[in-house]
Amino acid sequence: MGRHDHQLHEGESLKAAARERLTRQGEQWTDMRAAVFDALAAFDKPASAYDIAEQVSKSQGRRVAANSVYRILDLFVAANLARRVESANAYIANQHPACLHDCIFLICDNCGQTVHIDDDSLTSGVRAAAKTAGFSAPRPVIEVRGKCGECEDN
Amino acid sequence: MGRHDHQLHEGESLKAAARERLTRQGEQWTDMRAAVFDALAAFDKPASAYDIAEQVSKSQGRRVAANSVYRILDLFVAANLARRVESANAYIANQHPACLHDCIFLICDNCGQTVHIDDDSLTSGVRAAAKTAGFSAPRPVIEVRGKCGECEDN
DNA sequence: GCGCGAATGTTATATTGTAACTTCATGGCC
DNA sequence: GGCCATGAAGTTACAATATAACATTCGCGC
Repeated sequence: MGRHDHQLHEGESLKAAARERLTRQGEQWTDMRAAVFDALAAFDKPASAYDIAEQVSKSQGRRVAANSVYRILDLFVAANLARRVESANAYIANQHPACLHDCIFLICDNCGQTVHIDDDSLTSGVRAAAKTAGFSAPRPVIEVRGKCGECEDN
Repeated sequence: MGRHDHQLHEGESLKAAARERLTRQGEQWTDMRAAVFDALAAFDKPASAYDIAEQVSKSQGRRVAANSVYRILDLFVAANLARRVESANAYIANQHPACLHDCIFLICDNCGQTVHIDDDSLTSGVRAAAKTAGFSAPRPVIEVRGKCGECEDN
């Protein structure tokens, strides 16, 4: 099948796993980073840096600039705590930060709901095609825009 | 293999094929659209709408707003004359506008060169995964960021 | 305390993308 | 020819996304 079914985290468990992962990389788990992670994880669909900045501003009771959020999101993406959804200019928390995967996102054009699939048989095929074409250090971006089951009847 | 080797167009041949395709869809091939297509096809890597607006402004000897370029690019994408490269916020001419394919782009993070692959065995796998998850009208976005052969030594 | 580096704050600006409305060109119809 | 309907393009304004440069703060080793 190419699917895997290891531990998926959520809520406090996810937060703990994220913290564990980040500190293991030698990075600090600051209040600000925790706040950005909380905000990101609270969204049920990909959120823009500005959406997150707004939520963090509320939770902190002060104005937090998108700028600072971008820095932290970049760090999260590099550390595998979050993913960037390229076709949506948005970010989504990674539910198993300790585990490296090329992943596939299915994004509903109607409601924005995003499903995350790990299917190594597909992603490895894409990687192989890139390698054949002489590309090194490939970073596959596989996203599918369409209509989710709940929206398809509209 | 999954590759196909039908006619690839370039230069005047590509322009003629694009014109043919667009008019067959019931759309007009205006001077402005021709100018945008020329500019797009002249780039050897994905170009932003603003890059194209700048080139068209030069070729027309007057200021052309990005706005108008966006409208035409949207039309081109809908008509299969061009593709949008999501991870680069940019557009690239489709070298076989008469032929429908889900395509795969390999984009060099270093030099921006972009290679276009049609591999139906890969794209159909991605489509199938989307369908399994209940997604309809899937539109796969498959792009690979990496380093091309010429840049990999840096 | 002092110096250092990482993290964050602050301000400014660049880039990408849309919206609303106007003007222009074309072609049918009387 | 005059008139209008339509689609294309022009114009202006603005929204959304992203980066750059520099200042400030904070914790830590000395």
